[in-house]
Amino acid sequence: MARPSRFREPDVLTRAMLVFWQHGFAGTSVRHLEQATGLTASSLYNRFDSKESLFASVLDHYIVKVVQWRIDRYLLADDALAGLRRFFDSTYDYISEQRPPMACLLANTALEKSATDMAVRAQLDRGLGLLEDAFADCLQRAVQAGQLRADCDCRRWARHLLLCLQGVLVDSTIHPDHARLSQLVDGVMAALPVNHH
Amino acid sequence: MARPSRFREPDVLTRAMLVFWQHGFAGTSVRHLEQATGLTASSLYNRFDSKESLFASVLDHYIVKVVQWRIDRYLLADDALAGLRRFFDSTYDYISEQRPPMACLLANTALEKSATDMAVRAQLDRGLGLLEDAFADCLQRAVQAGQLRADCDCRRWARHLLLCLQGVLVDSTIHPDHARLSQLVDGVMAALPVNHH
DNA sequence: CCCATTTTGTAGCGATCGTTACAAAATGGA
DNA sequence: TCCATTTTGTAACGATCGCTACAAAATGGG
Repeated sequence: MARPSRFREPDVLTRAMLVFWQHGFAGTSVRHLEQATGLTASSLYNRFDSKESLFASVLDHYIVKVVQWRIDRYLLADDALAGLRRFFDSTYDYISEQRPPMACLLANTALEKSATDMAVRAQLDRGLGLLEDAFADCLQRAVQAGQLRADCDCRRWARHLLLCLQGVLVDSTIHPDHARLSQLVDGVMAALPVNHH
Repeated sequence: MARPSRFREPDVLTRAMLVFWQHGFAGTSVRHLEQATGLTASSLYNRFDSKESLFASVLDHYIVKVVQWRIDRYLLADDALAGLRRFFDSTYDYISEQRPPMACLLANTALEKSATDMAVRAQLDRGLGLLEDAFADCLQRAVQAGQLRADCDCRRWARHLLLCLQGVLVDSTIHPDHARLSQLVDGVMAALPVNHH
């Protein structure tokens, strides 16, 4: 066998993730990644091949540890509409409680890299696809529970919610104002085709 | 008097704007700005003090030449709702006809820099404030024309439209698909409180 | 106990980063 | 025409960029 590694890969990815999340791909240096992970450049390049491919691994890590985690935490609640509302509320809380506030690695990367990097775009498409599907499932459960009208087009509304979520991510970095964001989420939720018996 | 400058400042700002727009602040080098503007670093640093302050000038330039131009072009049309619709449609067209597609310098900068740079955030706030006000005025004219219900809260709906616009900007970089975006804009427009006589 | 294998730390590679010093070039006023 | 003033082109500054060569360190199998 070989010399054992001093670090567990998920921990390295989590720490690198926070750096890329805060500073972006171009704004993150390998020196900065060394400091954040505690690994030397040698070890980083030994396990990952380049800054680019480390970033790709970090994107996958983010999709599992943040996106999927938040889906499981909020969008699978018994009360589907209440879970959806809490998902949006927690998005702002999640952003604003960080110093400095950090929006979403997928949205950041979309505007920084997805126009030119097709591999990155495919990863973002996959991550946001998970969200769109989770929104659609959540809305479908709300329909079955009688919260939404039976003729609700869940797929289209899921895409609309994804659109609004991405809007919230941009807006919350410019206007870190809970009251404003809460009012915006009110508007998003009120637009859904709720069932008036 | 002194030696005359070989270039007009608005032209320099427009060319620098396109570079920052496409590659972001961190992803743009001064060498790249030299090539795009035709000026040497000496001349750039003579007229602007630093890359940072050139970027600030570029942001102001963008607000006038792109944001305000698009407001005047679409949101002041006689048919307010039709103008609003065309504003959203043209947003996608505007993005997708560029190679590579470029979303919006304000949104890009919001996710790259506004969390940590308060001066930049203030500029973004100003630019998006222009848009929010223009949306509100447009909606108000739609109310007066009987297109929207008289009890429409134009300020809140303006903020909602701004939210959706920012969502469109992110989504269009990941899904450069006209049909998908058009359907999303359908949903945004349909949510408005239209007047059913 | 030595070997094959992998990770680690050190040190530094060539390239590029943002920025600047300096002098020649180009103007209008005196 | 000479001067004061500003822009221009050339050249390069120290710092940092992504990345790597190399050998010492640390393991399990033989």
